[in-house]
Amino acid sequence: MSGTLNKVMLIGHLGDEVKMHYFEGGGCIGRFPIATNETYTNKTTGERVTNTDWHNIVVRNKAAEICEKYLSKGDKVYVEGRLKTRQWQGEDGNTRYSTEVQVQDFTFLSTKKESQANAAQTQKPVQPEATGSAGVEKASTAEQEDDLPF
Amino acid sequence: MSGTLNKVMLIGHLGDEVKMHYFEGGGCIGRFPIATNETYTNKTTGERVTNTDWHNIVVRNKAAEICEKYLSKGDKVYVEGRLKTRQWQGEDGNTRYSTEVQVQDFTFLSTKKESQANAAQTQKPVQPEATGSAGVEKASTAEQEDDLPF
Amino acid sequence: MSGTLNKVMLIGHLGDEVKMHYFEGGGCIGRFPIATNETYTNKTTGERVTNTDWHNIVVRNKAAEICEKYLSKGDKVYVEGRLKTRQWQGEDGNTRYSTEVQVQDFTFLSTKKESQANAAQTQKPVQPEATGSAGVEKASTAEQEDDLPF
Amino acid sequence: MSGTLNKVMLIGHLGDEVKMHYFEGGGCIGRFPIATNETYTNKTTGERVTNTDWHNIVVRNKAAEICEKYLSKGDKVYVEGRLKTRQWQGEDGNTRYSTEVQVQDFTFLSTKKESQANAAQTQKPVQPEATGSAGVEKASTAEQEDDLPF
DNA sequence: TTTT
DNA sequence: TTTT
Repeated sequence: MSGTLNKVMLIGHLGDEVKMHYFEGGGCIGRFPIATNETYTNKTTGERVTNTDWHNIVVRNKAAEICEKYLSKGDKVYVEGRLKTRQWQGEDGNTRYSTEVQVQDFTFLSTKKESQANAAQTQKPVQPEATGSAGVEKASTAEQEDDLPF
Repeated sequence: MSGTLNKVMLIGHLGDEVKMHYFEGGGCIGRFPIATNETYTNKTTGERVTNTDWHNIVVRNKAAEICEKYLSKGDKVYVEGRLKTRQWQGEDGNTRYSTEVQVQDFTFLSTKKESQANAAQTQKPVQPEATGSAGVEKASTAEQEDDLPF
Repeated sequence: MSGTLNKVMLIGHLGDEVKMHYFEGGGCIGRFPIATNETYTNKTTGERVTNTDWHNIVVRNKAAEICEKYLSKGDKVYVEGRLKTRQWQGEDGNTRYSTEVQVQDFTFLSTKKESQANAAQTQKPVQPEATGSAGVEKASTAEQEDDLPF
Repeated sequence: MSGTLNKVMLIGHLGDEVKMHYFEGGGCIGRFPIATNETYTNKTTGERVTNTDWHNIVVRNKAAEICEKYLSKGDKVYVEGRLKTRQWQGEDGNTRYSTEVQVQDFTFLSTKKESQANAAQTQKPVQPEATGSAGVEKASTAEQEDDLPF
């Protein structure tokens, strides 16, 4: 089987603390939500719109314990893993689905404390403008790829 | 907002045909399910286990039309996009969730016809052993996947 | 230290056979080149241009042996790994650099034999038009994200 | 052509300022180096080893100008793009190669100023231990990385 | 040096 | 509901 790929990569902020569950055999899992944002300009109204997407993150065993120890609500983290949709029978007899990201790798990027320390010291809001740039690039790259001499 | 990343990358087979929906404004979307497989060895029983994960793929506009034209049930495709969980009110008043992959990029990898042509001509089953190889590198993770009750 | 990410993901064709090197301690590595293509339309001339990029792939130990056994020149493969630039002293005293992709995961996608079997049977050239689509999508997605009712 | 994928994703720190080059036609590119780290435990000696990998990043046009405006030496950034190896004739007549990451997307993660503000306020060194965690999941690979002579 |  |  296989010849397939199932990969998710997220950078986002924790929407809540890591919730741990311990199993009898000694294993454990940690769960926490991560928020990612997408921002775009509504073409009709010209206004800037931001959507937040929430992702259910699941970590196991040692990795879970490390996450619980070092991650808190508001922290920014990189998470890499596999998409998995669990299903179960609802009380009304219908099938319910819940999609999770089962973590295979992660890296802590910055704590909420850091961000606040910075916000208190900095005057310019770097992020808002900065990340709008990515979309800009996507368009311009394709168009000009052939006429730049390097 | 932002400073975030929301990326999904899948290689898998279509479980069904591309279903198109056309909107009044001229836009359209196509939807299709993709299956990815993970294989591991149950540490206790020693048996080889395969799980299939299903993903809801959503493509828009021109890309949707190209997918409809060239992709069929059984074909293998690479898909890259964004994770998005829609929610709505169920008839019982509870919130329901559905997670989709909104496609930003894709590449056709092979048609079912190709695979069958090959299967008819080849004697050795290349994939089964071959893709076990990837697991070699990530053995530790895979081995523990079966004894956690969730 | 860390809090960093170094990831490369390639789908391409082998430009040559896997070359193995065995070490005294029992370890081994395999090396092979992979070609990826990018296609775009020259805005000024309107002509379709294709560039090929070559990547030096390095695999270790068991994974290397599996690659040697199952991969041949012309086969298509998915490769995931880490970017690494080695440097050494050239004969003229200058520093030379060589960048490699050190494989962490991979999946065989199709053999050259398959492609040929297919080419012999099929009449329509699926890929050329199909993959041009990806770029199309990148533009259209951003522009219309707000006015589609779903 | 195509049916291929060429993708690089990096999170790292700028090793220098963004260097801009302007072209006659009005286009421009920015270049800067990014450092990523990998850490593993030498299995024989038991000591913790850290390697730094340097990557040549290339950004174009508007994106380049935004990078120049907001990124400084030491800042942490996420960069996504394409691997490209340029080649040229060396003075000795030999072919030289230089591999770059041509940016398609990016996100600013944190400024050096932030990190320092945080370092001044925090007592516990979160990152060093925290990112060791990721290795937990991929231990088998990392452990063997040091005893292969290449 | 690959592939379509 | 796919594929090997």
